[in-house]
Amino acid sequence: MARQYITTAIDYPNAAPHMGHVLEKVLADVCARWFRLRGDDVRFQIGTDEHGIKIQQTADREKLSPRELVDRNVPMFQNLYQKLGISADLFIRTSDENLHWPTVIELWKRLEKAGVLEKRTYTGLYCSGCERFLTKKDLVDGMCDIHKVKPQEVKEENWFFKLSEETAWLKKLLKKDYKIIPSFRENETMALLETGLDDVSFSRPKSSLSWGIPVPGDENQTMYVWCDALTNYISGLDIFGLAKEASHAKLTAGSEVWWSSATVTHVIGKDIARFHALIWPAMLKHAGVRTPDQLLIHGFLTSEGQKMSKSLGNVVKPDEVLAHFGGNPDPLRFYLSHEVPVGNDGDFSWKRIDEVYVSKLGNQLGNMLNRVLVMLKKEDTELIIPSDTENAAKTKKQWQEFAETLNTFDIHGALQQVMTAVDAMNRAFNAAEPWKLKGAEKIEALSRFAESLRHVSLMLLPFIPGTAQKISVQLGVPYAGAMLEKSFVITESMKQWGAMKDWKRVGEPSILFPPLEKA
RNA sequence: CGCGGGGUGGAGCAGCCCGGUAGCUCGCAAGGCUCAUAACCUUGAGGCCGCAGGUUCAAAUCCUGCCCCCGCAACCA
Repeated sequence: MARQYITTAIDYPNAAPHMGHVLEKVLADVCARWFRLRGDDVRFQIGTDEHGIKIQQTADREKLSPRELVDRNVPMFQNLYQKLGISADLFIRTSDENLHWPTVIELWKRLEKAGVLEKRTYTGLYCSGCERFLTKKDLVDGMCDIHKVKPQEVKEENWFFKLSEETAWLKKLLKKDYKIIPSFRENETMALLETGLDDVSFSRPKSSLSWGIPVPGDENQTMYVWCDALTNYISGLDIFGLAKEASHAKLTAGSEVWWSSATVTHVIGKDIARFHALIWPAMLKHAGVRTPDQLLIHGFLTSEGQKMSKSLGNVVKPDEVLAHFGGNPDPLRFYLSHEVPVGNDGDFSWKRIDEVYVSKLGNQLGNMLNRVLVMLKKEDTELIIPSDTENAAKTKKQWQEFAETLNTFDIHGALQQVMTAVDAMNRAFNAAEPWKLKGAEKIEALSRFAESLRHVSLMLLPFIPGTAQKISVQLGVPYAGAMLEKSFVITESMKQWGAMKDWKRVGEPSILFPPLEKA
């Protein structure tokens, strides 16, 4: 059995979660669910990146300690993802000193021992208003554009990771053993490698960054984001076996196999692609740990066609979207899966999500189910699904295409395939005119549509699990009750036309997607 | 000459690599059906495929030049 370890980026909890966070989690969740459904053994991890100057500053502003701030904010992420049905096995927090820290410290020690860390004096332009170093692009006429002051030249000690020496090795790795999806991102990364890499700063003096993991053996330095945050992918598995007693409840025994002998997929946004493509594997190499297998890179979400920004006031809060649909996460999950091709940027629009809800979910899918079930219910009799070579072949082909599409992470394409099938069903229903038929002929005709819907329901399971299960429950399919369990696998017989011999009767029809209240 | 993405009926997109009746979803109009969530089905209106040249029997598709838009990335290392 294939073993899959799938992770998302860990979120920075200095403010409430937004739609960008949701896009990524839904994408990863669809993948994780599909892996499970096709029979793979799956471990899925999400979490939060809680250290850094930004958290420190935000906490100061709100008169809290950094610890208090993250303890207040992190549950917003956890609750949201629970409401969205994100099926993660572990939510890791980088402030977790029992589970996360020991692995990070061990990794640092290994890097130092390998001779790839070096302490240097860094000279930069520091703006006391921003409380950070500025880069050239932050400057306007040599001044901080925000505070209109000339930044001071400040020298500080930093540990550096010698990434510049890894260019050749990384080129080889990316060509062969580390796949980047979509491929145009790979081209971008290769182009970046052509220009050569700089060494990266791995630590800050404690005086400027105190909220973080101390550098082992150099207590006046605090680790900077890379060694701390990226490491979550392996600390959540405790691959070195160092986790402190208190964290053992979060781990399953022998978790390290999820790294050592699994297909490792990191789902991330395009902003952090280069760090995952370059720094992360280079770190692992020098720590003597195998490198991950693939990077799945998604784009960003705009809001109503414009960049999401606080100043434009168009930031969409995921909780508002959930509330808009009465707490049902599936319209949002469907929207993100159906409207945003993986890898591309997408747009969130209230008008559009309402359209998709009404037209696709309500009128096409929900109504199709209802028209079949209501008629069958009136007949109040057992289903007759005749063996039918034409439908059997068609269904087989559909499953093949669906699996192929999803296996290449084209979740948008796969969902569209399912919806195209639903579309065809509506047409076929009109053509068959079952309301004009009588007796066994009528039951047979309707049973065919019920059987088609059973397949549709299975295919929808990765995308809109709750709805998919409800469809199967209404259809009265025997396995419906188990569909949301992580151990549920779509078996060969489930994929076969008419193979559910113990499925006799349909259940009670009810409206899946009620019309929206007029605002 | 920074880099990247893009400009196709009212909206959102596919087609472009491998030239040959311009397609999909939503919206709109008319008709049909009546099993169903006023849903569903059929048909139709609507486009000089950003602009200007070039290659070709033939260009949304290939070549050249130009114009315009959007990002440089999630609240801010």
